[in-house]
Amino acid sequence: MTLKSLTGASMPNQPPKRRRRKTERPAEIIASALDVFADKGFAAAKLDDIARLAGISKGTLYLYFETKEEMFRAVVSTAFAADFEKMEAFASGFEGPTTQLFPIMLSNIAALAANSKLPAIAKMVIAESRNFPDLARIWHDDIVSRVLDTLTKLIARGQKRGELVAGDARLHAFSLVGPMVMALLFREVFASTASNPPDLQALALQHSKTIIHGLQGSPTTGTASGRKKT
Amino acid sequence: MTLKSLTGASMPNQPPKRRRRKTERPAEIIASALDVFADKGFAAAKLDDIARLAGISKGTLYLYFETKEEMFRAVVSTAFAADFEKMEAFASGFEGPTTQLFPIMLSNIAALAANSKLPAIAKMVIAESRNFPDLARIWHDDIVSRVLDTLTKLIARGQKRGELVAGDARLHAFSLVGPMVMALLFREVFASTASNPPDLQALALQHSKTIIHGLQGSPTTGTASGRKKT
Amino acid sequence: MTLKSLTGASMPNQPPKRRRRKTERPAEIIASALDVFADKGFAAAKLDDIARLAGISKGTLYLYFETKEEMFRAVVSTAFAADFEKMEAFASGFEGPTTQLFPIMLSNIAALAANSKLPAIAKMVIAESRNFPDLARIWHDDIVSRVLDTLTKLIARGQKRGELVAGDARLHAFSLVGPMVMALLFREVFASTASNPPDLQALALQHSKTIIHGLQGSPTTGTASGRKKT
Amino acid sequence: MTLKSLTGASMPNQPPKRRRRKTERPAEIIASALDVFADKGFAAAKLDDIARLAGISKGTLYLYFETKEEMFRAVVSTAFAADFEKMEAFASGFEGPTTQLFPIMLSNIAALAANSKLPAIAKMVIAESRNFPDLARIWHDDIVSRVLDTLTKLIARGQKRGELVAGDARLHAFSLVGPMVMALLFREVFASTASNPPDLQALALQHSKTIIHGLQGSPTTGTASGRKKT
DNA sequence: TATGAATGAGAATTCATTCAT
DNA sequence: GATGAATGAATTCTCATTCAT
Repeated sequence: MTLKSLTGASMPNQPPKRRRRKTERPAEIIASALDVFADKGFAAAKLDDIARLAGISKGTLYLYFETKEEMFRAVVSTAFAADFEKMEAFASGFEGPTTQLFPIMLSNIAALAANSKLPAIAKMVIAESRNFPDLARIWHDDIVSRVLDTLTKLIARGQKRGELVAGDARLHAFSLVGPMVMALLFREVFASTASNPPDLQALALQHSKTIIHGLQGSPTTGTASGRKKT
Repeated sequence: MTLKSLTGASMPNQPPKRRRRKTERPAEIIASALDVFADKGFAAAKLDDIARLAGISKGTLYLYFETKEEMFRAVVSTAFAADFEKMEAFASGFEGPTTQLFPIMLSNIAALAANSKLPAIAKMVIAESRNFPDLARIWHDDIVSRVLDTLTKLIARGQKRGELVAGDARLHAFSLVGPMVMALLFREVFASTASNPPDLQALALQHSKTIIHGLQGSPTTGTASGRKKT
Repeated sequence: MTLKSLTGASMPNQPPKRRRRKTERPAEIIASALDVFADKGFAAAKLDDIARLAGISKGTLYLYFETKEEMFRAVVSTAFAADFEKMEAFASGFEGPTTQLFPIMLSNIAALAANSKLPAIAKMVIAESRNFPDLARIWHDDIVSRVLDTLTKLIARGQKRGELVAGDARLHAFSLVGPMVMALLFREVFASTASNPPDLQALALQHSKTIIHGLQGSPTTGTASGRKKT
Repeated sequence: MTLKSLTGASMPNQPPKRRRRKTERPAEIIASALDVFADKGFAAAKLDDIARLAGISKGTLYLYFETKEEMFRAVVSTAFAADFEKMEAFASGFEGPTTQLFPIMLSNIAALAANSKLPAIAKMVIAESRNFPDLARIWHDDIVSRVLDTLTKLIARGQKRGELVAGDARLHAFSLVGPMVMALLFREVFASTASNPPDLQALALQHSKTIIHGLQGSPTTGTASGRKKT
């Protein structure tokens, strides 16, 4: 009521109080919830805040979600699956030299992280993995595992082709994306603390070069497989 | 207070039963708190549980800590500063070829992560960085920044010596530890989800090799500095 | 809404589906409400359930009733007044020996209880008498008092005629219907608990015999009035 | 806070705010809860009211009872089992003529009903039997069934001895207590409505006489068994 | 010091009621 | 008339914190 008078007083043409938006509402709620959850974490997020941000009443939330947990699930599982599916499809279809994909993939991830709430959601999944095991599974299966598997296959293919050195392909995948993941979390966590957050695109470029070099082995020998790995 | 006088004054020779070591209490509480916080996160952790785990009553907690937040602060800031200080000292004193340090540092971190609650605390800091900015700062200054700075200096020294390729030394540091950080979080978050968690020591070894190779530049030219980096 | 226009506009000759008879609605609602109230009690009854059972929307309820309380009132006060009025009229017009009426009355009540929601409503009135004093009054005046008064007059007439022993006629009326009331509530309350609910018709018959005997006094003396009652 | 000042202002020596009464508290809470539940019914009873009546805070309730339901259970199952057990024991041990027991039993019930919350609890059990099936069972097994069984055995014994007429002994038991039950509920439900509530002791006496007479059969034949019952 | 009973502010959830369509 | 999305007051339950013992 105070809210109404406040917004009402300053902008007479405000949208009507009771709009019917059955179709749009869930997405709007999820968007607001994402903001609040990302900012406060699951437990510290108040439904009051989510509702206010969505411009609706607290009760309305319950027309669309059974519980706060369901909202959290919706937020986490809704997001990004599509983006990473695209990335996977692109990588799978790529036929050129394996190492060409490295900077592309890293740059994509960097771009996605910069332009979305990806790091915020990652943070939440990390935080609540114990309390929401099913979300950990979803995030693992839909996002993390998908990226790791894609890269692992890519690297294995490169090894077969003789483009890349031997070694555990999955660990190589960690070598490839790990710095990106760390940087992305660093920026998220220490945003207000660190004076010098790493530049994601610069990291994508430089690390690609480094890792390509590291994984190609000695050019003098002509083949990556010419080296002996444990 | 009555208790103290009783046990102290009137029954001098009995073994101290109630009066546990005042000095050890805080550490015991912190240890219990660490377990509970690590398991549930800050908000979901109940002081009841912490007290029970510490074998004391809830009220007693407040003899040693002002608030739940203080306990959380103590938990986070107490831990690991010493370990990483040691690591830093060791690295600073090291005079041999830079790359020799890489596997040692990574192995150390891997060992520390495996034998301590390091990943659990990292998880908590990630989760609560927004709600506890000062903890983010502490963790940043005492742990993350310290490691990154140490590595950055190390790499810069290697670059000066011509052992390592050019490039932003700090980003190189991300290249070096990022995979370790990612793996460590992966294991923590997907412990019960993933069937194939990465082996930390194996990763330390393999990634060291890769990154050493990647940072040493082209062997054909004979020197790392022979390459031009942006 | 789309449905309405579709069925209304494009298919003119179909039988009216949506547009139910305005006149019958209240009765339909009351019937549904009775079911739900009887099952859950006033507070635990949800308007959602009543609406669903009535095949209408929640909002439509409010076209016919101001509040949930009004619906409850309608349910309770609508029911059974007619039945008991009939019973009263019948008893008042009966001119034969008083005791002949006893089994008839009890059987009627038993039949009514078995074939209607009478016990359920009684239960609700009992439950909500404090919260709905006016309903208690209505139920008292329309049902309970009416039955008791009828029986009391009947018994008093029998006493005057010398057919029945002396005594407080109203208490005799309790003696007459009490077992029926108790049995009816027993069945309602312990339906799912008791393995042996009393048979209402059997009780009507047996109790009639017993009470007739008890109220006729000693047959040897020839008259009931031959005995002295306090 | 207002409460404190109110009570504090008028009576300076009021009991200290935070008293420790671990042993007494449950009984105190149950007593208060009984009052509130009896007055409002389960759903309309507010924990606030119960707490206030018990002179404690809302939170304290939860130190002793898990949920509102548990409190309700405690209230219902705590009460009266002892009283009826005594009654049962007395009846079982009685060796004199069966009919002598009738007025005693009824008077006892009347006295119990008049001096306790028995009718109020009965009302609640009736009201919530659907929502709390286990309470219905407890009340049935501990109270209702116990009384009915006792009376049924008593009557059956009387029939064997030739003191009482034949017939279904259990239905006879309904004949015996039914009027008492009805009167007790009548008083409870129509307390503020009816101008002439039945006098319980008078009913106990008069109905005893009537039913003794009714169950002894025709004095002319000399024996109860001289009559034929269906 | 230590206890644990007591507190009470706070949050999620429910649901009768309203109202734009 | 009919709908059902939206509302928000009301209520249960939680738990960090306090304090008498």
